[in-house]
Amino acid sequence: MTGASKYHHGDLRAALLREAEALLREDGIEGLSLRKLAERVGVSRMAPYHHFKDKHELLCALAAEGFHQLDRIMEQTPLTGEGQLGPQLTAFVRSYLRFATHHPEQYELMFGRPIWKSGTPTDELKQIAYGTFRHYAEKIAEVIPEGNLPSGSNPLRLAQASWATLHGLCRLMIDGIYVNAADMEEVSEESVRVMLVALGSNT
Amino acid sequence: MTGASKYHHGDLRAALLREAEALLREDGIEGLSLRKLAERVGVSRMAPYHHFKDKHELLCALAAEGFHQLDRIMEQTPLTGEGQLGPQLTAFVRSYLRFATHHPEQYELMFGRPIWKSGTPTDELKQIAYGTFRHYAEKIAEVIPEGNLPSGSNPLRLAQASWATLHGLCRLMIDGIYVNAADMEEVSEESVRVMLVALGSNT
DNA sequence: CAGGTATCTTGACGCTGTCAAGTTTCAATG
DNA sequence: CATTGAAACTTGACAGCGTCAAGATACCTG
Repeated sequence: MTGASKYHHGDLRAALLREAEALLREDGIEGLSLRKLAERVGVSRMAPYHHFKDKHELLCALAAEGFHQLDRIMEQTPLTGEGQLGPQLTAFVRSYLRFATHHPEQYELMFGRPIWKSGTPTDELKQIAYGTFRHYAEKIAEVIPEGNLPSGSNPLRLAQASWATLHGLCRLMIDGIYVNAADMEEVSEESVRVMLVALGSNT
Repeated sequence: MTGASKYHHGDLRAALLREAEALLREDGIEGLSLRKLAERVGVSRMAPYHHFKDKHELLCALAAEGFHQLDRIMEQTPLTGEGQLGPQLTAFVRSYLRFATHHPEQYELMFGRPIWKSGTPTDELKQIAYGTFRHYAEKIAEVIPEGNLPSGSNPLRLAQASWATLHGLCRLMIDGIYVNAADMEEVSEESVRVMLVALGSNT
């Protein structure tokens, strides 16, 4: 049954998510409308509602996929603390920033207010997002020299603070406030320097 | 002529901006529609178009006002480097974060993608925004101990990097990703610690 | 084969931003 | 003071949006 019987799509949910991602890339988060999406998939405007309660729910599913990708990227970027920490951290930051700059609309969706504040995030989304941050925190904890933190500081706080820096860099870039790419390279290098000093590392 | 002749509003532009700010606070950035705004001011739906070319232009004007406020707040928060730098920097960060958390919708508007990336920002907005950052950079430069920066680093980069941290903290809070306020207090304290270490300060 | 259920469709409503064209008031000039 | 041109404001209309309600179709299970 690969052919013509089109009334039942077969796997509409997956098709919707796939096409929504493409549409997001092309037209941005503002241009992603359910009607356009439905037409693109070749289905009537209300069909998506049988697979997602809301537009909001579809966006959550899309964001969840984004976190999955980000998670995988972080997983593939070693941050062991063995050898030179500096180059490792530089590479890690670079790959995080690259994800954001290569998929700006997706990054904005993942961390945007519409999903987290206004609408309530899906349980699935919350779980994968928290998981992603947890993985990040674990990676950071690994490279913290033992007993080297000043009083009042701790690995979790350091992870949160450094993530805020990463996230801030990404937002300033993809929102179009920091424009020059070469400058951004230097700014992120500066951020890495600061983090290294804070970690008490001299490599 | 304080009375009844209502055809010409008198100062519609100012009234629109005032009411738009209120509407932004109440209904959020999504809920701010020109039609609602017009009705609220007591004017027909197309009237605002004689004072702003676009919805986008009105948003830019609104954002510009926000930068003005932020600028004033930063101006009022001393960061001289004399005396104890730690408490000063803590107070500065706290007041920046307070601005963002007390006016989340406005902060989002000021730094949001719709204004900077999608639509082209107004010249007026660009000028005030760049000015605000310049003031920030000057404040940071003042507290950098001379000759204390490692090679490759410089005051501008440090200002940009630290601003990214501040901005990242704000976004994570107002977008509803970091939720717990008490935690955030500790995270921002951690960020201040990191900045202080990077500044080579021991106060 | 019967019936229920999952899936998909069309119609309709109220909301949005904004183009076009008409109306009213103000300000300046003869 | 009268006239006229510009500025301010209004109403009508259109295409797009998310989604409620109700009807149509295909599949699956008894």
